[in-house]
Amino acid sequence: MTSSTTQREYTIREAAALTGLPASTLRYYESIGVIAPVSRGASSGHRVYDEGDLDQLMWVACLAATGMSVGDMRAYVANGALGPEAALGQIELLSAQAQRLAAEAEQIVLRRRYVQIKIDYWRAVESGDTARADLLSAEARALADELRGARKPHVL
Amino acid sequence: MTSSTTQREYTIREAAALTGLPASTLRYYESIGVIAPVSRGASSGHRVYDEGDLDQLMWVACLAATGMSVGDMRAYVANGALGPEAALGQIELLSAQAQRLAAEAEQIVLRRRYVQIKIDYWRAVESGDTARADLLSAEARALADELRGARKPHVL
DNA sequence: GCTTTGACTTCACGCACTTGAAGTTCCTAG
DNA sequence: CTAGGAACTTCAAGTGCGTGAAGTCAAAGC
Repeated sequence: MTSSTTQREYTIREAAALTGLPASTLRYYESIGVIAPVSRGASSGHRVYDEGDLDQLMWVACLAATGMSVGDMRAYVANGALGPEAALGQIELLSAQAQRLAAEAEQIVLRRRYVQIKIDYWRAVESGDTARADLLSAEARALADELRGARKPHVL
Repeated sequence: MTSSTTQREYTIREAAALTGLPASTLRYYESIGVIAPVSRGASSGHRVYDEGDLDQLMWVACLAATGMSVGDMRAYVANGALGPEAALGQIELLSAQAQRLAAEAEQIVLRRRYVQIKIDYWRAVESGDTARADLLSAEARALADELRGARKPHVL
């Protein structure tokens, strides 16, 4: 992902703005080895991020956002640091992440259906339609089972 | 969500199985007031969950799974405990949750596109198609911006 | 009557950050 | 040239959300 055009450099504040992660988290990720050590300004000792660093951070942010542990992220990024000859490994890693995302997407579909049913239920209650309410109640229960069935590790 | 048929009761283990949450978490949620105090067996002091409790837990699990803080969950459930006359409030709460879920779904769509582009990128690298690789690299960068733009609070 | 099983409580720890303190360093402006 | 302030540094401690282990108690089976 590194084309050698316009190799701009960024301060930690800029990197934070660009990745959407707080600066503290950038430092934290570096400190625990989730990202490679960032080079420093010769005189200041301040971190200097290049495009490659930003790219790596963007990727890490994507992994983190799906609930991956920092330990796992470390492993992922370590592999990624091997360079272009690691293309196959990268593809594998990415495919796994794609699957994770697909599972999460499925979960969200179910949860959306669940709250929609709940909304319908309360509307039925409000309008005194107890028959419909009972029906929706049962439906919610059924969906709850499905929800439970397709759980992910993640935040829970 | 409480029809007065078959008012079964459940042990904490059963409740855990039914909601998909570990028993320890059930106790924890109760201890911090996310769910109302569960009634206890007269002799044993063991928690006895009824359908209403399970229902509440299912709902809490759904909220928790989308990254809601326990503090907010507490507020939500407190409102829910008011009974059927709170239908309107419940609908509002649920609508807010629906929106949260919609936002999350959108995020996931973007992230899936992102990893797909990354996969394509590495495939291009593998096959030596640097032109396509550069193109995909740029595409990933653009998508990264979009991802950043549509951030949610959540786990991050 | 003893032992196993399950639940009880409390406390301590773990993860992923986040925040605060105390100390440089860069920049801008008088 | 020097002063002030914003932004950076490190390190330590704190926070939010659970999770796990230790020790106790009560009902049920052999």
